[in-house]
Amino acid sequence: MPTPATEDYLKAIYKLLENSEPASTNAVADSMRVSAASVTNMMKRLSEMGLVEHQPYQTIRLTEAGRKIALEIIRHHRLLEVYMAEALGFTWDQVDAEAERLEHVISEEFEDKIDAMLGYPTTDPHGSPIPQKDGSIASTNHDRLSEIEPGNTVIIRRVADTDPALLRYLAKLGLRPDNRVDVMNKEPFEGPMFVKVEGETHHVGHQVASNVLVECLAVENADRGINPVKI
Amino acid sequence: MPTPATEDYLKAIYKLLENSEPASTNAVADSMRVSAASVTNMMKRLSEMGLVEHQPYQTIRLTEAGRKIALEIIRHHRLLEVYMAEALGFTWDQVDAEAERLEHVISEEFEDKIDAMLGYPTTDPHGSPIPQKDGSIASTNHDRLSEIEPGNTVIIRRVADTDPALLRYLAKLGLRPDNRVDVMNKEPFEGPMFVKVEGETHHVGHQVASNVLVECLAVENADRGINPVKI
DNA sequence: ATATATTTTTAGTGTTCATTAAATATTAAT
DNA sequence: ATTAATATTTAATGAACACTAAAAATATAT
Repeated sequence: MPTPATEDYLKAIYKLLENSEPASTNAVADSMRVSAASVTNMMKRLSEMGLVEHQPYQTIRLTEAGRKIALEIIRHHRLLEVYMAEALGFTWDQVDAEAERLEHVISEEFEDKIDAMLGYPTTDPHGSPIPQKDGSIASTNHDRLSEIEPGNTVIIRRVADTDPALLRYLAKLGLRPDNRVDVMNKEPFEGPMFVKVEGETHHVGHQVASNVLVECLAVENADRGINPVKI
Repeated sequence: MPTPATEDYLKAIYKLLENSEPASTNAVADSMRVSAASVTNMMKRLSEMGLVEHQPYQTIRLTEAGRKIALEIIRHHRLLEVYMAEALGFTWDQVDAEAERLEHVISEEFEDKIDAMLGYPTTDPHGSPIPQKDGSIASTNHDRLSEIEPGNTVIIRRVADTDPALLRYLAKLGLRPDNRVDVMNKEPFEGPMFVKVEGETHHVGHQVASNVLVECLAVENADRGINPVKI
């Protein structure tokens, strides 16, 4: 059975690759907040275990076995998030940190029970798809709110950050999955956006808006959707 | 923050001491299924951390700080057991193994939420008392069913084993907390007992009966209660 | 294309937690 | 009281994971 550290590395690699970023030693090190040397070390071990493929100085790839473990852990994580939010009354900014630890220790039975109890959910509280038991996962292909041109109306599908402070801020503005947003205005050079949500208007910075993933309702400007992101 | 290994050692020591058994190196090693040398090693470290007191060849004692950690973990464990049984539909033979892993990773918030959701329970599914947040724990002083003389009627208060097979067997016989048992007969030399539970009569071996802790209802024989056990 | 900057790997170390084998202390027995 | 049995500790070692510093490979820039 894989250790928590093993699972965390595989998960980090999976997330980079899924996001179409190369899983370089450095990228993994940054996302896991460990040194690059630690990553090289670990890749040697994971490679011997048949969980990754790694030629020095090249991007890391997951084997089928490695991908399976990564998805299993992400499934645990996201199911736990839904469970804690729905059944235990956690707020959406609290669930990530808690799931980060629980994901490594719950049994198959635990997973199955909360899955059934929740009615087999397909997304977590932030809109991220929950991998299925068979290893399949819904592919999401959303636009960043920051890239939407004024005049468009979008539905928020997902929030791509786990920082509790940011999540609380987004919740306060009403920027959560399934909510409708009218893009009123957008300053150039990564300037702030002017948006309308739940009847209220807000100015949000580029950094914030880029973490809000949306689906366009009415296309009124051919410019939008240039950089669809897959996360 | 203590590691899971640290917590497991403190818990094992606490359980031995609470059971009035000396926490010798060997006893701890046996209960944790590690070598005696590992225990000596760990005691040196825990001693430096101020969690235990240990003079070579003497019984290990917990410091206040050590006891606090042990009780916190036991509280996690037992609350989780109740939660999994009540809220997730786990059977009482499954909850121990699962709680064994979860107890080390849940946060204070998680603990508080399930505690409130359960209505602040005082015992786990096996009848073991749940330590309170202030570090207090109800002292239990029950008799073993195996020591009860024929003619007595008792109430089961607690089951002192975590073996799933044994627990399933006990459940099948109706030997669970709060049930009434009439002791009909008892063979000498640790022979089997003849008991009546839920209208049915059963023969149970000494080994099994010694793990069932009871409280006497009507005292009809002065011989009973010679060896009250504190677990 | 050579110098420079960046990325990655190697080498050497440290901590935690386990092991086995050997040495030593304690307890029990004749 | 010495021997034998038992319990405990010491010593040496190993695996998993982390680190820093130095070396080596790759990419970038002029």
